[in-house]
Parts: sequence; C-alpha cells; structure tokens
Amino acid sequence: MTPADLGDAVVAAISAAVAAGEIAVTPPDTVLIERPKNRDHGDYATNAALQLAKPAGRPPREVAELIAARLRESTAIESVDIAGPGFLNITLSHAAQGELARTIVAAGTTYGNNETLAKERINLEFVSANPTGPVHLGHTRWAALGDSLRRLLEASGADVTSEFYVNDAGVQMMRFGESLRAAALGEPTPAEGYAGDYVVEVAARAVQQRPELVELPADESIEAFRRVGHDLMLAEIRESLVRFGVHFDVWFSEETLHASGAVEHALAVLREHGHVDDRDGAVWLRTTDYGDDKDRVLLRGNGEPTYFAADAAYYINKRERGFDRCVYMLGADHHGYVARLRTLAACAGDDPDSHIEVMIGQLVKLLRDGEQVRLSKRAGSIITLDELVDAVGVDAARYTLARYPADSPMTLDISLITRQTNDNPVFYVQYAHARISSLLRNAEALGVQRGDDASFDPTLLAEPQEGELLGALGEFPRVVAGAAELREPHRVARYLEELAAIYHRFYDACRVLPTGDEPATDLSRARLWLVEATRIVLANGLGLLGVSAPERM
RNA sequence: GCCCUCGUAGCUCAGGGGAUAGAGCAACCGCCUCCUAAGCGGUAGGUCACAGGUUCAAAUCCUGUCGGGGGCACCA
Repeated sequence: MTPADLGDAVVAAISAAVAAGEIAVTPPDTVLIERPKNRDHGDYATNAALQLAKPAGRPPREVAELIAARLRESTAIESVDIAGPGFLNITLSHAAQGELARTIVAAGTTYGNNETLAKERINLEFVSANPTGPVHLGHTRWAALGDSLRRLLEASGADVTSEFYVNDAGVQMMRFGESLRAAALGEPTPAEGYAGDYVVEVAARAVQQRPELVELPADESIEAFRRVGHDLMLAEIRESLVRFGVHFDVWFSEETLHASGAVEHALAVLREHGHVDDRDGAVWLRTTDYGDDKDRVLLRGNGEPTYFAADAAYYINKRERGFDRCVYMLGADHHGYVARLRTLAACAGDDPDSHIEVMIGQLVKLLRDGEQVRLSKRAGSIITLDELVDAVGVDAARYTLARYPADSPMTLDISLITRQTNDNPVFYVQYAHARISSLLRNAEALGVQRGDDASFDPTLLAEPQEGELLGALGEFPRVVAGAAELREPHRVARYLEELAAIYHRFYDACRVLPTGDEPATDLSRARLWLVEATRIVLANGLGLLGVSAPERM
C-alpha cells in the first residue's frame, strides 16, 4: 500500500461517514498523509480530522474517532490511534507494507514517475552563457539544477523543452572579437575586452583555421574573429555541457531573432495589445501599466533594438511555439529582470503568474584557502565547469551543486572539494547502491533467487528496519512530484541520503543471504525483493540528478 | 531610497502550518571469524537573528527591526 492508496482510503472513510450522516461536511479530494518522524506515531499520520473539525462543528477527536472506526475495517491497516489534538496515527499490516516491494520491482525504472504535471508544456531555459568564454562556476550551478529539473519535470509527466539562449548578438560579442584579434596580434587586451588564457587559445585556434584573419582590414578582421570565435566557443560550451551530462533540446540564437524579423513581430504584437509608446525618439514598452518602476525602451533613438527587445521577441516566440509555461533560471545578479519579464508577459496579453516563471538562484561563492575568489570572465579569473569536473568528477560536482536549494547562497571551498571528496554525501548514496549491487551479485553466485511474483511473501518483512525501509521507498514518488512542482531538485538528493542511511541500517540489522551452507529461506527471498526495490529507487533517484549509480566502488 | 534573497548546532546546510527541530563534517566512546567498515550504534553540541501578529498548532505564514549577499541603464 502506497501513501497515495492510504490517502484514498482516508478520503473513502470520510465519505462513508458523511454518507452515513455521522458528520456534515464536504469530503476533501485529498488528505495530507505524513510519515511521522517518531514511529510511536504509527507508519503514517494524517491531520484530516483536525482539518474537518471546524467545518463539521465537532471536536477534532470526535471526528477522528469516526474516521478511525472505518479505517480499522480495512485488512491493510493494522491499527489506528488517535493522538494529541486529533491526529490519526495509522499502522499498516506487514502484508500491505511489504507489497510495496512488489510494486516497485514491477515498475522498475518508471517507479517514481507521476502525472502531477501531465501534459503541461514547459520551456526550461537555463545556463544561456554568452559564447564569449567557457562555462564557468556561476553557470555550472544552473547547469546541474536545470538539467535535474528537466528530468524531474519529465518524470512528473510534463512535456519539457530545455533551451539554451545563445547571446550571440550585441556589444559583448563584438568585444570578444576585438579581444581575439588583439590576442592573435600580440596586442594588449582592449579596454572593455576579455582577458584570460582561453582568449589566447581560442585566438590561436582561430588563426590556425583561418590564417588570413589577421591580414584583413581591422573592421573585417574583428567581425571575422567574432564569427569564428563564436563557433569555437559555442562548440566548447556544448562539449563541456555534454560531458557534464546536461542536455539541451534547443540552442536558440539571439541573432536569429534579429535576422528573422522576430523582433519587429514582437513589437507589432505588443503594439496590438496597446502597451507601446513612441516617445523622445525611442520606442517604449509601457511596463508601468503592470506595476514596473519605469517604462522600458525597446528601440533606441538610433533605431537599434535593446537587449530587452530581443527578450521580448524571444518570449513571444516561445509562447508562439506553444509553451504553456516559460521557465527562466537566472542568477541573482539578474534579479532586477524578474519584474521586467513578468510585466513583459502581461504586456503581451499573458498571465505573469502562469505563463512565465522566473527562478532566481543565489550565486556560488567560491573560497580558496578560506579566501573568496572573485569570478570574472573579463578579468580571466574564472573557475570553469571543465576545471571543476577535472577536479572532482561529474558525479560529485553535479550532486554537490544539486544538493542545495537554488535560493540559498552556496559556498564551495575549492580545497575542500578537491581534497576531501570522500566526505561528499554523493559517495554515501552511491555506496549504498554499490553495496546492493554486490549483494545481488553474491545472491546470483549462490543461486539464491528472488523468485517469481507468486512466491513473494510480504508478511515476512516484519522487522522494524524493514518497515522503515519500505516506508522510505514509498515516499519516492511524492518526493519526485514535490521536487518537480517546487522546482527543487535538492529534495531528491536529501531524500536519497535518508534512504541510503535507512538501507545501511537495514543491512546492519537484517541478514539477507544465507550464511555458510545454509539453504536459502523464504525470508532471504522476501528480502531480495526489498533490496532490489531499494536499488531501483536509488538508481532512479540518482538518475534524476544526473549522477551515476555504480555497481562497484 | 526602493526591490529581491538569506539568517537554524563549532563549520557547511536540510527542514511545503503539525507531535521531542535534523543530517554531514569536526570532537569523544564502542562495533568486522559471515552479504563492500566509503558502513552501523552511542555521547556531546540549539535564544531556529530579534519583536509583534495570524492559528487548535509557527523554524515554517504576515508585519516590522537588525545583519549578510544581490539588484535598481536608450549596458549586455
């Protein structure tokens, strides 16, 4: 019996009590089923009676008693106690609890998937680094979180498109071209240009590809360096992200917005909705109509579109491609943009609360030997994604970055992450999976098999540690759904750590395989179902984080 | 000045209105003749920044104060 099944049972009990005229309320669609921290409070607890007391006009404990009486009729439920102000503390029968192992094994890689976001069309944009340098640590947090979120949303039934917006138009790109040319010619970095070893390397590769670049007149040369540098840099960015296990469905070029007329189209759309003003020689979007501090310029006095105009075009383009919800994952340094994007959606006739969603992530603070390292691409002092992966590996990097909520400031100590990788919780979780894999290998070598469906006796899983483990396994789908809905992949990581701990405790207390020459018992076989179910959940959970589930460590 | 965000154990951090606030690291004490000790058990460690409010119930929601970080361009 899953928590969801139990919730249904409680709702049914309430409905039955209503039908029998025992209480006068509208039965809720769902009730909250919790797993209490303290097992004295049962396997599960619900506050349903507390919630119904007021509408029913009855004392909570009296309502609780009505529900409890009906729940006790179920064979799946061992006991129901009423505690405190009116909590229902429910203990499942071993049979009902153990059945979960069968459910999980049957579902396999799909266990944890749910339909809470079914058919929602979501566009998920993240990283979106300028192709003027490698992916650095600031982007890396979003790469890990964004990709995990993509997996979570898909697991929750959403139709997700992950998208990388390539800021390949505008001044920054031009400065990159200038910087490359300067590097190729051995000249000092221009005033507002990009410095750093990578600029020299990219410049060298550009010249190697196209030796004539340095011969061209300055203007043409800069433009050519810009284009070649763009291609080289973008290829490198893609490669880094692929290596990091991050998948993008769409790489969307800002340049194409300008070239395709999408910007003009967006202007027309916004004009149609009546929020565009021509004033002071510029074209403005009247975002103050929706509470922005001030209106925003779309076209400058010189006719050039602003970055905001491109954003508007991009947003409208996304909506026209059919996305119900456009999710932006931005760094805290862009948070001034949230209000603008939301008012932009409103000006386009959309609902800012449903069609657009902007997530703001705190920046990762980097310490080296206790001192803060400033991340600056232009100054060249950057920690890149590749450097991080070289130092700690993909698994540790992705896990560590996905382990904290995006809105909490995060401090990474380079010396700590590179030196003490064994302290990383990722190994703790992976170790549980490796330990299980090893056990399953041993079972095979001993010729002990889990056996078919019919031979599985869930009532044998009666030890407290087995109950704990089954309870934790039952939480997984809810964890996935919650993490997807709240856009918080870290919940999966925290859950896995808890599950691993519970498994290790089970392993310590409950022998699975027979010792010596003893024959395999039904208990061994029942436990193999439980162990395999645990392996599946660990593997599925790690998969959602883009972290491998090793069979050996 | 205005806006966003964070403040929980010595450190790094979890904690979607529920019961006695948790984990890892660091410290101390134990546990391998048997499935991976990268493990398990135990001890110690707290003014949940502060003050009000809402609620049967607040670390959690609301208001304010203090402190850290970030942001407020016809820049990108």
